[in-house]
Amino acid sequence: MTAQELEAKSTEDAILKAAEEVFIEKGFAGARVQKIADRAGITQPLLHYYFRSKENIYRKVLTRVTGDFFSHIESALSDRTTFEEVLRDFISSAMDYLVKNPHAPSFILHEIAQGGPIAGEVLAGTLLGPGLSFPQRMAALIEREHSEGRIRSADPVQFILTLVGSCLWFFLAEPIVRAVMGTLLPDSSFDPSHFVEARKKAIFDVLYYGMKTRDS
Amino acid sequence: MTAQELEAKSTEDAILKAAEEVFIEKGFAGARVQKIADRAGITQPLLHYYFRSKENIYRKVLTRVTGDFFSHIESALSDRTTFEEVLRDFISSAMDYLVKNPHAPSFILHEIAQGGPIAGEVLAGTLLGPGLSFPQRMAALIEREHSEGRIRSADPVQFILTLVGSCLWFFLAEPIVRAVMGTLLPDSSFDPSHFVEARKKAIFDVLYYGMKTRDS
DNA sequence: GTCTATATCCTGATAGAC
DNA sequence: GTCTATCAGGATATAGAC
Repeated sequence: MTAQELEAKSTEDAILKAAEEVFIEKGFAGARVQKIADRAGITQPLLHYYFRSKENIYRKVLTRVTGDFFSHIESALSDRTTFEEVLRDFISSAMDYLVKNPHAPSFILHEIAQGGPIAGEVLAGTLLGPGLSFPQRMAALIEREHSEGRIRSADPVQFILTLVGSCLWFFLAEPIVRAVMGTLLPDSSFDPSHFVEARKKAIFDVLYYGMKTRDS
Repeated sequence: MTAQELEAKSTEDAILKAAEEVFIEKGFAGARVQKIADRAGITQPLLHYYFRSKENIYRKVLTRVTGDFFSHIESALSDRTTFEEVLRDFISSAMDYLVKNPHAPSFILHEIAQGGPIAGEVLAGTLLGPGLSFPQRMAALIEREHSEGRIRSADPVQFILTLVGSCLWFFLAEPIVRAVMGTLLPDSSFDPSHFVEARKKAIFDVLYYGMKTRDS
């Protein structure tokens, strides 16, 4: 790589990084190209020199964030033996990822809900990779563990919805949760990291015992 | 009411109804005042005559949608005797409401996530009503049913998050679910109302048996 | 209360020099 | 590759007639 190419690369990265922040904060329509340029420490025309349009930057950012999100969710489904282990692992690593990327779900969902052409295209492209094997792996797990009598039978799609919804919901509703908690226990300060650990355990307990067969 | 006041009222309502649709579709930043006027069957200046600014209309709409949402969620928590009945009732009536207002959660969450001043103020105002008693009523229910040995003990806030997240998640992620289901079973057409009934049952089964004490 | 016409501002994008 | 200066279009909001 020449020195110029290195410069280009770092400027390009700075733009993408700034764009990700601004798009996540404001969404596509609310984002201002000027603000992205400011945060990247460059001027507007330079931004247009690298990416021809706002839409192009957006496409790149959404693709990266969405792909990252799905591949992490996908890889959070481990290949351990028992349902119990897989469930505990999934909840723990999915939540850990979300702590580091708390605004990713809100961003992705909002843009997809608008149903714009860019979001649709990005979603379709992204899902072809990890999105598909997830339900199948979950189905296989439930099937196997059920046949061995450890858990009851269940529709894998329904179970995935409950599982993923339970994990993501806090990060989508955090402002509401904060507001409610704030009025509920006004003195104590809300400790996010402690709360997330309690959240992991609560989700596991309900879902695991909700699926476990009644033995003993 | 005079004839003029009636006219005013109906025009005002038409604007608010159109505004709600457009804001839900596009969010605040993406919404166009012209589009609201078009859909209400009037001209732009008339819209400014009734509400001085776009922001004012938005505030009215967000307040109504958010208030409606919280009061429905609140009233979905019945005052029946057993945990089992309350849970079944809540899931069923919350989901029925969501079927009729599928875009409300996405709209509210997005605008609140942005953290704009309007959304914050509306949220604060709305929560003072129903938002507060919900956790307390749930806490009382869990406490009572636990003391009678029917369910295990649990943090009410955590349980509410799991419950509400499970109910709402499908409506937030519907485009993704559709996309995945579409590639998973390409021939069968996805039937929403049948799916929602299955969803109700799946949520109840996992959460109820996840909370129930092991007797038998 | 409702319209037509217009002001004002802002934003994404380009031209052209260095 | 990066800047200054500027354009063209679109969006909210107002003026003023009816």
